[in-house]
Amino acid sequence: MDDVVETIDAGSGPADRLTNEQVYARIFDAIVDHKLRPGTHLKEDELCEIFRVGRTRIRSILARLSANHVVELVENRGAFVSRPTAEEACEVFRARRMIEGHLIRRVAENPTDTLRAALETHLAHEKAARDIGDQGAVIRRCSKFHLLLAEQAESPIVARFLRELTARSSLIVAVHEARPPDDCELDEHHELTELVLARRADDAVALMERHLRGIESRLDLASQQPPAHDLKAALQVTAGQPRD
Amino acid sequence: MDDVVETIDAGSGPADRLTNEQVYARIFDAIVDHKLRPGTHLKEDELCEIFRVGRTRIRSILARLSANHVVELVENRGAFVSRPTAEEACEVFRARRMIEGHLIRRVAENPTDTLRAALETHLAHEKAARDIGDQGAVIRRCSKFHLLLAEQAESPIVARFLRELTARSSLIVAVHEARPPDDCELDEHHELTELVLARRADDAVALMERHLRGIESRLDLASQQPPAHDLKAALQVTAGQPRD
DNA sequence: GCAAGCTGAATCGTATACAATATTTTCAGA
DNA sequence: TCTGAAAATATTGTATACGATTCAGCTTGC
Repeated sequence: MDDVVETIDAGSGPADRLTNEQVYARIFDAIVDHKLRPGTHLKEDELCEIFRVGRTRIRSILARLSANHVVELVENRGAFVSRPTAEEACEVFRARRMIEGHLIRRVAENPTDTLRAALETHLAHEKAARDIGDQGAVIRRCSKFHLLLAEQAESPIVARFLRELTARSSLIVAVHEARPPDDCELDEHHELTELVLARRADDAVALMERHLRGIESRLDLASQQPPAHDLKAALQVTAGQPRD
Repeated sequence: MDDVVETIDAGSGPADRLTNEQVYARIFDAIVDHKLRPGTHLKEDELCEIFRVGRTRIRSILARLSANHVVELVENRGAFVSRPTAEEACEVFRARRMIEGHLIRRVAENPTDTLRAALETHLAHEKAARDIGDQGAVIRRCSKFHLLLAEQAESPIVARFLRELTARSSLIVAVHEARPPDDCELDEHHELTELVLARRADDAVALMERHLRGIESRLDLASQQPPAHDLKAALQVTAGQPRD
């Protein structure tokens, strides 16, 4: 087996230890950005070397990732990036339609100025990522649009549920995506924004439903794609767009 | 400080070790049943003695409980049974109204025979617990009614979200309840069942909304009640109704 | 009498060592 | 060459030890 541990670098400075939160975020992002493919075995020792932390802390972080369903813990085997099944995929999108339908109605019925500002800033970021061609950033930003609505609805609990669902959606896309999104779909975040700001709640709800079904319809729930194995490369800091 | 560890017994046999799952369930139930009051400090060493397990395992279990928001982890201080604030209480019930409204509509639009059987069995259990006067069992069963709908809707993910929300609701009631439920409210699970089985979806949704608002209206979100300290007593196996 | 600081006990955070389990390799026999 | 068992290796599960932090009670100075 070739050495998987070499691109780590653990941040920037040599001696500055990362917090658990930072390590968690690094792994989480790598998974959501498709740098760590579903099914990848996250070996504890390897992660220890990469982040220069003890196994105790890594285990606690992996447990948290597992609680959020982005990794699966298998007894005596270890942690693996989750490989959502077709049934899970349906469930995730069904839950999203319910939650996001409610959320977008809430914000559309009473759009605030901060909402407008947040959405416009976000759309600019989304466009920037797409122009640059940073695929990881694009994926992250698109999820972020949906999370933004949850945050603006001032529902932290629901926002947390949705954060899990969007992360799982990203895994679902990684495993089952059959074809890339077309230009029409890419524009739907703009349309949603306009409907929300125009207080056209019913239309916004309907478009959100179509938007989510559109993503789902691009999946081929029969096929799956194989995992990759290079932890170190996946967990490097991306030089592209900054995280939000 | 008096000795808090003595009623443990750790199950039945002396030498049979409990699984993590069992320990988790024991603590979770004790919290939801109001045997461990909100704010109670769950000291690791104490739990170790009670369940005869190492601190490593206890810490992992406490982390899971924290992920489900029934305990709060405070750095260098330890784990405490969550003490929901008034804002959290509002959020929890708002989320419940959304989720449970959808769920009850789903089951009411297509009630199955297994649903009918499950609901009727459940109502009998609920009544039995109330007749016996086992307060812990009553609380657990009432939550279970709501979870039943989620399970019957075949939405495991949403069911898990709701499991967290009902557990938190139990804590909210423990902290903020101003007066006990009246007979009318106690009967609403029956009425909900009838509406669902009669396929009167709109009425069922409306009653569910009223039911949840009724629970919320019995709260006094200003006052709070002090925690208790007797871990060992709280974590004993209840001799009453069996768990489901 | 009371606030500030100090000291010791209690408690938590992490690393490390060892045991248990899983995986891979080796090698004999057909 | 293939198959199966057994040894060797790799990986995870848990306990324990030690350092760091917090808390309670006490002392000291005002």
